[in-house]
Amino acid sequence: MIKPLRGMRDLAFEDAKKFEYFIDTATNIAKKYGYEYLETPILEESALFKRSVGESSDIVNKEMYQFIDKGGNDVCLRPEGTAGVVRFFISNKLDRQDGKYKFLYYGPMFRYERPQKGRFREFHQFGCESFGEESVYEDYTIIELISKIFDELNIAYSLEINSLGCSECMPKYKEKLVEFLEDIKDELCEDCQRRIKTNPIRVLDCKNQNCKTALSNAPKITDNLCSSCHSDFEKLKELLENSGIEFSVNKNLVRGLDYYNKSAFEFISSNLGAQNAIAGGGRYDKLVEFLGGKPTAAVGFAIGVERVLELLELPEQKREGYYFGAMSKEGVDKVVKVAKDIRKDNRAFVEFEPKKLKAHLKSADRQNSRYCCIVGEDELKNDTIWVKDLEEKREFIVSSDEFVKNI
RNA sequence: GUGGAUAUAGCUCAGUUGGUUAGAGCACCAGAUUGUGGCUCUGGGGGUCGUGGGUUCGAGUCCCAUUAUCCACCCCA
Repeated sequence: MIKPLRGMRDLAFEDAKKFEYFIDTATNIAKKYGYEYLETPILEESALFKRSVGESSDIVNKEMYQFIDKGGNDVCLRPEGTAGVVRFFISNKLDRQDGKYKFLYYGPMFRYERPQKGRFREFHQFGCESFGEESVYEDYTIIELISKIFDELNIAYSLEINSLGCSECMPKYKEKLVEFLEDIKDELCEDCQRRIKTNPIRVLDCKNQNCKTALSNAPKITDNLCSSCHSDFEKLKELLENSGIEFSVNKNLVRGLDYYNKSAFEFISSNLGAQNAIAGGGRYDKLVEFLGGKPTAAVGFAIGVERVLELLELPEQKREGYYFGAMSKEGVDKVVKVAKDIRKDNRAFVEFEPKKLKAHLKSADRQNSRYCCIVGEDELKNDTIWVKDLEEKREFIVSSDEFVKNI
C-alpha cells in the first residue's frame, strides 16, 4: 500500500471543512484591511531563501527540499511565504512605484523536519505582507487584523510582543550581549555555547533552567533601543492598550528568521503542546533592499494553519440538500432527471442502486441530507415523487413536473 | 540529526508463562418490519498481526534489523 510521505497528510472531510472555513474567514477579514490575494510559485530558486531567511538558519541549512532541476537550476520547495512575496514585489518593480501594497496569500510550505505535534513537513500558512508603510500604526493594524481573525474563529490566544531594534541599535546590542555571554559561557548549556556564535539572540529564550538563571542579568534589547525604535515600541504598546488587545512584552522573544527588525510578535495558544505559536510576524524593513530592490518598509505575519485547525470548532452542520433514490430499476431514469434540475440551486445526491425505502432513508440520514426524495411503485404509476423532510419529519407527495418549482 | 513510547479489522483497542481456527466495541451490509431514518435485537462480510530476517516442534507473543506513527529536543508557523 502506498501511503503519504513522512510528515505529509491528506486534507479531507472534517479537516477540509475546517480548512475552507478558516481560509474564508481569514481572507474576508484581510480583504477588509485592503489586502489582495497573491499566489506565488511553490518552487523558487534556492538562492532566494538562502539570502532572505539567512544562511545560518536551520531552515536553510538542513530543512529545505532542495534539488537541481532538469535545466540545472538549484531550486527548492518554499519553506516559508514571505520571501516569495518579496521576490514578486521586486521582480514586478513595485519597489519603484513608491506606493503602498498589501498582499494576502495562503498555501503549502515545506520543511524537512522530524514531525511532531503541530509540525509537519508539508504545512500551510496564511499570511499578509504590507509594503511601503513605515508607520508604527501599520504594525499595530496588522496585530489588530490577526486578533480579529482569531476572535471571529473563537480561538483563545495570548499575544507577546518585542522590539528587535534596527540596523542602528541591534548590532550594538548584539555586541554587548555576546560580550556578556562570553563571560558566563561556562554556566550555559552546550546548545547555548554554540548559539553564542551562530545566533546569540536565541540564547535568550533557551528552555534550560540553568541558562535561565545565568541570563537573568543579561542586557535586554528593549533597554538598548535607539530613540526612534524606542518611541515606536512605546507607541505600539499604547495603541494596543487603547484598543483593548491584551499583550505582554517578552524581552526574549526572537523571530526565527534573520530578516526581522523593530516590532516582533507571536500569538500563542496554551492548548497545543510544545509547538504553541499559532501566528508570528513583525517588521522587515531591510529585506526588499537585501533582495535587490529599492529600500522599502514592510511588515507582515503568517498563521500556521494546521495549528489553528487543531483549535478550531466547526459551526454545527445543518441538514442540507436532496437525496434521490428509486425503489426499482424503472425509477432511476426519473430521479436522475429531476436531480439535474435541482442541482441548478441545490446540492443533490443520487443513489443509482434500487433499494428499499428504509435503506434509502437511512442513507439520506447518514449523509445529513435535508430531503429524502424517492420514486417507488406508486410514484412511477402516478408520475409523482415522495419527499420526506428529515429535519421536520414531514412528508409529502409532489408531481414530477412541479417538483423543482415547489421546492 | 538526538531521545523515549508505539505498530493486531475501516476506527478504538483486548490477546495469559510461546500452544488448535486471532477476539470485542464502534462502523458497514442484510434481516426482524412486503413503503418510513436516528433506538433495539439477530445474522453476515471484513486481518499477509507494519515489513524482513532469526530462535523454536510451534511466534501476534521472544531476539535482531528496518520502516512508519506519536511525543519531546534541536529548530520553527
